[in-house]
Amino acid sequence: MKSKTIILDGIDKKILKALTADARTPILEIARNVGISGAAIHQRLRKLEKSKLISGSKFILNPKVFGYNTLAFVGIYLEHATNSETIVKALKRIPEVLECHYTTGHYNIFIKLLCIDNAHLMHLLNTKIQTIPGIIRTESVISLDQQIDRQIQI
Amino acid sequence: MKSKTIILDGIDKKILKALTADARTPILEIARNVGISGAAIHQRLRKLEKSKLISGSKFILNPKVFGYNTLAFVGIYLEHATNSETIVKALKRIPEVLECHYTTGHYNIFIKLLCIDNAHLMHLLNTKIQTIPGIIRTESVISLDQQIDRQIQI
DNA sequence: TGTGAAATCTGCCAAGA
DNA sequence: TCTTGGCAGATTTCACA
Repeated sequence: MKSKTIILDGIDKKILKALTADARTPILEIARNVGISGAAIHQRLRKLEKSKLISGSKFILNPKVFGYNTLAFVGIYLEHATNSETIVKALKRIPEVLECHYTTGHYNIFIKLLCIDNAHLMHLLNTKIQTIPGIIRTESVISLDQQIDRQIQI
Repeated sequence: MKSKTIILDGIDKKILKALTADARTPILEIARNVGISGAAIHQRLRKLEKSKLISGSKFILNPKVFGYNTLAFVGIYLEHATNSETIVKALKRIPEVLECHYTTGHYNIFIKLLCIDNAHLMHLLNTKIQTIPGIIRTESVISLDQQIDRQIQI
C-alpha cells in the first residue's frame, strides 16, 4: 500500500458528484440517496481527502454582481534573460490576475484577467502589466461570452 | 428596492472570506469569529444568495490524482459562415473541454483543455476537435506549470 | 438587523459484525 | 467496509427587541 492507483466505485462517484455540485450537501442526504449509512459516507470522504483527490471546497462568487464583466486571456513575452519568478511575484500583487501559467509556444507566460470593463483592462495592461520590467509585449484575447465552465468529469 | 447596488459591510466580507476559503466552514464558527449570532449570519447568507452574489459552492477535485497533467489553451479559427452554437455544442460533448469562450481578436473561440499528457492532447486535437466541421485551424498554448489560481478578491 | 430559545438534523466517533 | 448508537454541535425558524 505504498503507491496506489485510486479506484473509485459507484458510491465514491456519487459522493463526489453531489459534493462537486454543491459542497454543502449534507452527508446524510447523500447517504439516503446512495443507500448506506452516514458514517460510511464519512469514512469514504476521509479516505478521499487523504488521497488528495479532493483539494478543498469553495463558494463560487458571481463576478458580474460585483461589476466585473470583462474576462481576458493575455499572452506575455519576456526578455530572454528575465527571471520569471519575479514576474509572477509582480503578477500576484495584481488582484485582477486570476490565473498565471508558464507556457510553451508563443508566450512565456499566460494569464487570465478579470476586469470591470474594457477600459479597465486597457488601463491594467498599460499601467500595471506592461510596465513590469522584463515584459516586452502582450497579446490579448477578450472573452465575449463564456459558454462552458466545469471541472474534470468523474 | 427595484435595482440595487450591493453593499457589503465588514461582516459580509468575513462571511464570504470564510466560505470562499472553505465552503463547509460551520456557520456558528463564523458567528463566533465575527461576534454576532448564528441566526444573524444565516440571515445574511440568505440575503447574499438572493442577490446572486454567491452562485454556488463546489468541492475542488485535484486533476493530477486522476492522472490529468496537461493543461492547454486552444484558440480556434472558424470558417466564416459557421454557426458557432453548433461548434460549442460539439465541444460540450468533449469532457476534456473545461472552458469555452466566444472571443474577439485572432480567434473565434477559445477553450481550456485538460488532458492526461501531451500525447492525449495531440490525439484530442487531431481526432476530436479539428474534425468538427467549421473549424479551420487551432493554435495551442500548453501550460507547463500553474502559478496562480484564484477568484476575484472581496 | 439584531438576539435567544426550541426543534430538528448533522457530523463524527467508537465498537462490533 | 459496512452498521448501529449516541452525543455534541450545527442548521433553521420564529417571536421579539
